[in-house]
Amino acid sequence: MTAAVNPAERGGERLARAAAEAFAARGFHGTTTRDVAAAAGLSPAAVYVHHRSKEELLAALSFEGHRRVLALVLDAVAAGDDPVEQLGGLAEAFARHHATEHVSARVVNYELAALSEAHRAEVSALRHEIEAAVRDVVRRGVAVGVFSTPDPDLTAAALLSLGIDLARWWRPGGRWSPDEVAAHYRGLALAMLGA
Amino acid sequence: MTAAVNPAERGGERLARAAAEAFAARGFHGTTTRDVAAAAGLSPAAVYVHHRSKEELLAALSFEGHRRVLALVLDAVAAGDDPVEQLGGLAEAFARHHATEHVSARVVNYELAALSEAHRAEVSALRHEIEAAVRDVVRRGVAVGVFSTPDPDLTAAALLSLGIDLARWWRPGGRWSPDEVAAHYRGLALAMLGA
DNA sequence: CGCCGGACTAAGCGCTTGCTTACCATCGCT
DNA sequence: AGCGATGGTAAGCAAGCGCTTAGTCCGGCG
Repeated sequence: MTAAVNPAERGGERLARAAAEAFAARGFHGTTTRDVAAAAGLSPAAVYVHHRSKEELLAALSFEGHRRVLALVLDAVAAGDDPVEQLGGLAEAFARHHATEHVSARVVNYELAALSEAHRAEVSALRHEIEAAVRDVVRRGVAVGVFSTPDPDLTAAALLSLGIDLARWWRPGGRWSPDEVAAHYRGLALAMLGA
Repeated sequence: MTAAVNPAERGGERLARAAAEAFAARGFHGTTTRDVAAAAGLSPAAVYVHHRSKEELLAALSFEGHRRVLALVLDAVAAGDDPVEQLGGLAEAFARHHATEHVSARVVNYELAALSEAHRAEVSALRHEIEAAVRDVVRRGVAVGVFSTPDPDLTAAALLSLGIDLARWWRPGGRWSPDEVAAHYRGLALAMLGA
């Protein structure tokens, strides 16, 4: 899959942003190519100047969104050397991301079924990397004795749930800012691990 | 995708089950009325013998699913008199439900945007009751001193996230049975509240 | 200047969609 | 026997869908 990092793509960028917002709000199948084009201020045919199909547009958004999450998770792990520090930072960054980037996060987490088999496989590999990174921090903390949980892998899954589900319910202008959510979720994550 | 029709069920019931499964798997807009009818072993027109529109079929499923969740939450609160007991039971029942009923739960939680304004309002009232019940148990536990959390309402939201997100990722035949998830999530919920 | 290539559009093709219409079969009831 | 209610079907309409075609516009360059 080519990265498609095209420099002078103003129309293309507007299309991508419009598509992400529409897919997040109404879902891939609830969005027409005419919706996307209109929201980007372009004609319906303009979608096909920049993307081979509606599904490839979704795949590009999903791929990019997943890569950003993976990078953020790996960064959090690399930023510390003890599991408490690593997992605290991870939970915080993960939560903040799913709040601030809730539009992208909704496409990433709730439109997987609309991807072609090939694209879904590609994206699944990234998801497994993300899940493995979280699982590894939890397992390492348990092994070292700073975490305590009867089932490390299930707790790791629950930690991911906590962050991901923010994309479903969190809204800007609501009761909690991204920073407030992030700080609180760090505490929750460590409490879940008995740290 | 051929129909595995249970002839003991009447047409209307087969339609409802087929619709729930299709909406859960591919989303409301990704499902055609012909898909639903075929999965129920009926002709396309049969959908309109039992429902006025595709959206009303979704609304019926959503309404019924929400009522079942609300009943389960209220039951858990009524089953105990101290907040630790109540919230433990609630977390356990909530998790078990979102695993065993993950098909219905996915329609309930991820297809709200496809509802008409009127139906969404009706369903929102039920959702607020569910959220309020959880919030109240957490608040009461904090007031009594058996729970400890810097932001009870945000923790209540996180508790809901934990259960709801199960509908997204949990699959039968996976690593964890509904009972295993339920037992573990009781422990996680109480840990999040410092109980 | 001429002309090439990329961004973009007007028009529309062929198919699929939600839903309707007109009709039929079965059953309990008077 | 006759009848209405119930639950179903075959056929198809109008609208909307993803995507294509044929072309315009325009900046950069030899």
